[in-house]
Amino acid sequence: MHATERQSAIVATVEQKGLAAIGELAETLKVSDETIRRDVRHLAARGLVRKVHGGVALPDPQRETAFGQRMGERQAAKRAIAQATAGLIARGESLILDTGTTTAYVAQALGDHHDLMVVTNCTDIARTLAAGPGNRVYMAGGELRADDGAVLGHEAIRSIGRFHAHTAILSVGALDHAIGLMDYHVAEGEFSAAVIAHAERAIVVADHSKFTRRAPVRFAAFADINIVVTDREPPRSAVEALEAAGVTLVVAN
Amino acid sequence: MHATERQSAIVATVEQKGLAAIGELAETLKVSDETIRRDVRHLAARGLVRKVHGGVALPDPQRETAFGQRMGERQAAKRAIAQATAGLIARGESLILDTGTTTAYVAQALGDHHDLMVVTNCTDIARTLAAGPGNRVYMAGGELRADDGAVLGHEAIRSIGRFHAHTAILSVGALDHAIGLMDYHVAEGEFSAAVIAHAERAIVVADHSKFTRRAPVRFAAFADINIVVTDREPPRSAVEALEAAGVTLVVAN
DNA sequence: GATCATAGTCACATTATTCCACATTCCGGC
DNA sequence: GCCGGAATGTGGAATAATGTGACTATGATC
Repeated sequence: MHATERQSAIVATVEQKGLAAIGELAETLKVSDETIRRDVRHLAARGLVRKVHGGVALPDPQRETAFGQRMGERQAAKRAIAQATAGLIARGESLILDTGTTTAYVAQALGDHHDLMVVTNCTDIARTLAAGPGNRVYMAGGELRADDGAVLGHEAIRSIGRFHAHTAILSVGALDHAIGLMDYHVAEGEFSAAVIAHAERAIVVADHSKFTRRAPVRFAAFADINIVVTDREPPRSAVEALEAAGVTLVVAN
Repeated sequence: MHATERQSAIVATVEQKGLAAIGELAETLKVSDETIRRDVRHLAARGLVRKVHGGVALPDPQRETAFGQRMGERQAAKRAIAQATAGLIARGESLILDTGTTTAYVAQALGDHHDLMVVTNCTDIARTLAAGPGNRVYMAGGELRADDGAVLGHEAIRSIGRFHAHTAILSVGALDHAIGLMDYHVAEGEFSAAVIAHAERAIVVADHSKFTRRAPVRFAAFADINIVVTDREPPRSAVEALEAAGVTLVVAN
């Protein structure tokens, strides 16, 4: 039995039963759980099935994006970070929020705040915050990325150039004590850098996994930002580098 | 039974009975009360159910925005109009789509089209069309209106000024044989006028009720547009005025 | 407004599931 | 047969789900 056959079998099983457990599939197809998981990862990437904890389900009719999936990962950590970050924001403050799953949680956590002036490049964040009483939300213009509904590129950067906010809140792809702040795409990095440049203070929200990753695009140094909010004590090297750069570290319980 | 199945079961029970007690669900599904509560918390966060003391109820329909309500009105008519309008659009065409409930349906109906170049000021429409394969979507920048997620104002108009599309598709507040095209807000009208100015041809989508209404802001004459798509034969006076202005009238079955 | 029973939340321990890095095996091409 | 790359298995770490008990909040009743 080849990999492709097996994957077809998985899809067939899921289509027939609606939901199949990893262990069940592994037993039926006589391979390890991990192999099934790998198959499922491939199939999910193509939108043929949907991964759920403990098994595989039919894909969502309104195909879930990679962004939607990332929203579900490390939820507890992101929520804690978002709460702590919201606590740093005063009523009536002006904000720039960058795209990202963690910043999307921050937007939700800001639901209790009033009279905010918000600039963002993410349609979801914009919709979330526009609902708040007294809030004014500006959406950056430009080309929309399908995945996460984010506007990026030259036009978006020019859009935020017209603002100067109290606080910038941004997600990052990775943080490293020697390298600084990194993103996965050039356009993201450029936008992030612009966000930092147009605010009095920059808050970076990053769950602890970001401290042990690398991403290809470096867009800022630790010294360019003011606060990092994370969910767990970062590696010593990172803590020291942040301290040396004068960055306040907030660890949300 | 996995978490996802159980959550579906909870939703199904609530939908069937309208209200379900935590203890009941726990017993039926053979898990602890706390697990049910956690499931309910997740479901409530997604708006699928509503938490009440002692149980779970159907989600609150009141939280629906005015826009959401309007989306539900005259659905059949809007869908028919949207289908007919989508039929007028060729693959690879460039479009400008204005905010509106009917245009939101048009965006959905355009789901089968590929390689479109779309400019819009509505976050929902942008998200819908960005998912289409090969589509490029530009979002107009500017201040966001909470109600319908639309960007309006000077900045939005300037944003679309950079484009010249094949086709503009717009909703209107009202149409009258003597007055022309009307909207309810000045900002909407200004934007609509700009949309018409930046496309080769303008398609107005309007269900039949728009022909018997008035709205305070006149933003264009019949002669400025090219096609009107509606769901029922309009009043004779309107038909004659449209014909006189050289506008093609399309009545969707 | 005080009291009480019930419902809900939180923190912790436990278990199940998933992810990741590495070792091993399989398979096609030479 | 040998090699290289892909696929698979393995074990440990990380993450997620669940149950339990202590504690807090809610709402009915008096």
